[in-house]
This record gives sequence, C-alpha cells and structure tokens, in this order.
Amino acid sequence: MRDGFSDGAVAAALLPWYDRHARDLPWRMGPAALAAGERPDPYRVWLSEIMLQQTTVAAVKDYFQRFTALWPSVTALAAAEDAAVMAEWAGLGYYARARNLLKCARVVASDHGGVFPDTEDGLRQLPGIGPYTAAAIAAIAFDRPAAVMDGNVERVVARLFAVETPLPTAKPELRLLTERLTPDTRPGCYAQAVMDLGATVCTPRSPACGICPLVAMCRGRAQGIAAELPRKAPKQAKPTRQGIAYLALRTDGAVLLETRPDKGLLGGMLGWPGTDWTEAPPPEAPPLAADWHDPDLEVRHTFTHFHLRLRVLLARVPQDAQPERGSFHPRASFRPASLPTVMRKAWDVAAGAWPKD
DNA sequence: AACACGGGGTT
DNA sequence: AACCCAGTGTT
Repeated sequence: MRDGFSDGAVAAALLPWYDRHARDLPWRMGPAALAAGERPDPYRVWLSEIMLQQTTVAAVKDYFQRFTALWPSVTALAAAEDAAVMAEWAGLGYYARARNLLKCARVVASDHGGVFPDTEDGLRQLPGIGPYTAAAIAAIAFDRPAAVMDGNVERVVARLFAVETPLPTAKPELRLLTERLTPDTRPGCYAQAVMDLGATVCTPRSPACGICPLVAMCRGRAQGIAAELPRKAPKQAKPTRQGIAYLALRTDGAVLLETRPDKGLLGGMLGWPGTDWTEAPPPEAPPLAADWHDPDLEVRHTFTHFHLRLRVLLARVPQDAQPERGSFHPRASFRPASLPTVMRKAWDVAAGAWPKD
C-alpha cells in the first residue's frame, strides 16, 4: 500500500478500460483475440515499435501497411536492398531507425534463425532496440512483465503520483513507480493500456480527467496540477542555418541525386547535391558546370535542432553532362516520395520554375 | 551527461 | 511563427 491505493489497483482499473476502449491498430492483436489464445507476430510488434519511436500512430499507419506488404517477415526484410528500405522509410524521419531496422533484421535472420529473442535482455542487444522498445516487445509480443516506459507512461505516472521533479531528472523516480505498477497478469495489455491512456485521455494538454479510469487515484488531479505535469527543463532555441540545393534536370528527364553518407543528418537517404548547411551563407558549390538559374525559391524546414532556409537553384543540362557529384536517376524510376521531406519540398517548389532551355 | 537526429500536430 | 511531442546511438 502506498499513497492510498495498492500497486495492483492501477492495473485493475486500467485493464477493463482497455478491454472496452483498445484502439484497433494494424499491428495490434486485440484483447478478444488474445483471450482466444492467439499471439501477436513478434515481427509486426517490433516493426511497429521501431516506427512508433518519436512518431505518432497516425503517421505510422500507412508506412506499416506498405512495409508489411512488401516484406511480410523478418527474413524477407533482411533480404531487401538497402536503397529500397530507405526509399520506403522516406518521410517518416529519424533515418537512423531505418538503417538500424535493416541491421536488426539481418542479425535476427542470420544469428537467431529468423526468430526474435523473447526476453527483454535478448532484445536489448539488437540494433535500434533500447530500453523502451525491448520492454515493449517483451511485454506485447511475449507477455512478459516488463516495465514499459515511454513518454506517455512518464506523463501518466507523473500525474498519478504528482511527481513535480522536472524531466529528465525525474526519470529514475518515474521508472521505479512504473516498475511497481507493472502487473504479472496480462502485462502486454497493461503496457498498451497505459500508453493508450496517455495518447487519448491523459494527453499533454487538456487531459480528459472526466473520463479517466484512474481519476479516483490521481494525486495530480487531486492537487489540481495534473495538466502541468510532467514538468520539463526549459529547452534551448533553434538557430537558423542556410544552404543551397542544386536540382539538375537532364534533357531526357533524368534528375541528379546523391546518396548521403550513412552518418549524420538524413544519413543514407537520397538528396539533391548542395552546399553544407551553416549559419553563415555558404559559398556556391554546384555539382556540375551548367547555366544555373536562381528563380528565388526558398524551402523552409525545421529539423530537431535547427531551422533551415534552403535556396533552390535549377539547371537543364545536356544528355552528356558529367556531374562531379551524384548520379542521374531516370525520371521513370524517380519517386519524389522516396526523398526525405526537405528534399521533396525542394522538388515541389521547383515545379513550374524550370528554365526553358 | 550532453548532444544529434525528422516530422507532424496544435495554438 | 512559435510551440509541443519524444527513443536510440554516439561521444
């Protein structure tokens, strides 16, 4: 007993709520199917959890459907071409996830016979699987009583216990509370229940305490500070960087693209050749000699830690053009959707601004 | 422990 | 336009 209710009371209140309100998601095995003895496919659980890192359910849904249609199993994914996987991931962000996804699939295929480890510790050893994801897969796919703590859980627990310590300092404290609340029965459903509650009821702003199954035990609510929790350390301002992107269109319609280095921003993704992105205006650095036009186009895009103002220069180039950087991709196989968002924006603003000849 | 790493949503 | 959200890997 602690704070007026037993550790099991939270799960006891949350599981019936989940049984009624569990969202129907492409990767989720609902409470009814689980009760009938079905088990989730660990591959689908893993894939969804990687995609859901730092990313909303709404953004993930279509990507998950395309990935599972193209690669229905971890062995199928392990055999995919790097470029094909990166192209399918384009637009979802945090591209290191896609590189680690492929690494992980290949380790599972080659070192584990295509079968995911079924323990938190085993999962934790795989590329791209950290503390949260290892616990989530162990709980959801293998029904192990792992303490699953993501941002939603941090918020729910901080409010439930009125934890006023700011993040990230509060993490160890919240983890301890999360561990104590994790039940031995139906831990997979419980983990999804807390995260669903955080996503749909105990929201960052304007939480719907009136319909919350935990309202009776919520100390944050009792103290009138629920909506202010969790407190967070102030974040620093983003600087603005500038750069130039060079879009070259060959006579036959082919476009000049380069694959970015694996390390760093947009690593491993296709992009337009260009300058570095720096706070001072960069010197011009065209990837080939051409009559570069400046139609005064600018793309604005915000990354995790800086704003970018990207100037877009255009050129039509002859069939025999020899680029110093990048390679020409035939128009027929070039899909703007296979570019990261900032690069797709550059293509979009260029439409209608191409020089006549 | 601090930093790098996207994109989308809301206000 | 400014603000919000938030796991993993690297250093």
